[in-house]
Amino acid sequence: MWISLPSSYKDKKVISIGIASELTGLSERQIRYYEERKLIFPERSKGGTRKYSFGDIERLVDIANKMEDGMQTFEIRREEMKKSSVRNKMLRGQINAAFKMRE
Amino acid sequence: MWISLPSSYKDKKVISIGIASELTGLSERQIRYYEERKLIFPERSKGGTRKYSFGDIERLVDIANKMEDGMQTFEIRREEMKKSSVRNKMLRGQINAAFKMRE
DNA sequence: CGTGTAAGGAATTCTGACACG
DNA sequence: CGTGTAAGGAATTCTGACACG
Repeated sequence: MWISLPSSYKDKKVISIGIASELTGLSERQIRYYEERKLIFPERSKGGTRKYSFGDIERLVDIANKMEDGMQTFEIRREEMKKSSVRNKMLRGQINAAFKMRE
Repeated sequence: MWISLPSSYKDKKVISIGIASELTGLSERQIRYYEERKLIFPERSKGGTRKYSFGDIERLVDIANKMEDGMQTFEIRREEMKKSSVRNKMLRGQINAAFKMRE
């Protein structure tokens, strides 16, 4: 199975926290807290304001659902780390495969 | 030929003017002026701040190119109106076709 | 633990105007 | 015509803290 790296609009960090709040239904307080708990990683402007991508918005909605299900932040983080771990392994596999093809 | 109505990320108005300025390389002054000249149509937050979509960003870049080519704002607007006129005709055509199919 | 809130300050954006050309 | 800028004000966002539970 092949894994691709996403790009373009979905991953451009251009959304302020106020808009993110409207889009997700979460309070700004909640969104900042999830960042504190390492569940979300916005970029910052020079002035320090947070900037989110549509991908981040999707992740926030996902987080909101899991919180509703009674999951705690550390559990959600653990789950995400597992996923990215698997993803990294697959990417390494692809890179190795690419190198082999060059031989 | 079939025309489709776009949707999702590309058309959600979520980008503030500061980010729009960074993304396009245009000054905020320029972006506001093009709105005054009816070339771009951002939404507004309750408080009155402008919100642009990625589609708007593309349009701004397009406008910037045409301005560089020496085109004037009213010419660009005229050009856009022609395009949307053609598009509307085609959409009406589709709607008519759909109605005929139901008969 | 997760979230609300008041507090004070800083960054961002807004409008109308004057300037230049 | 198209754009820069200084001006004053309003909207937005930031952080650290206290509160509740």
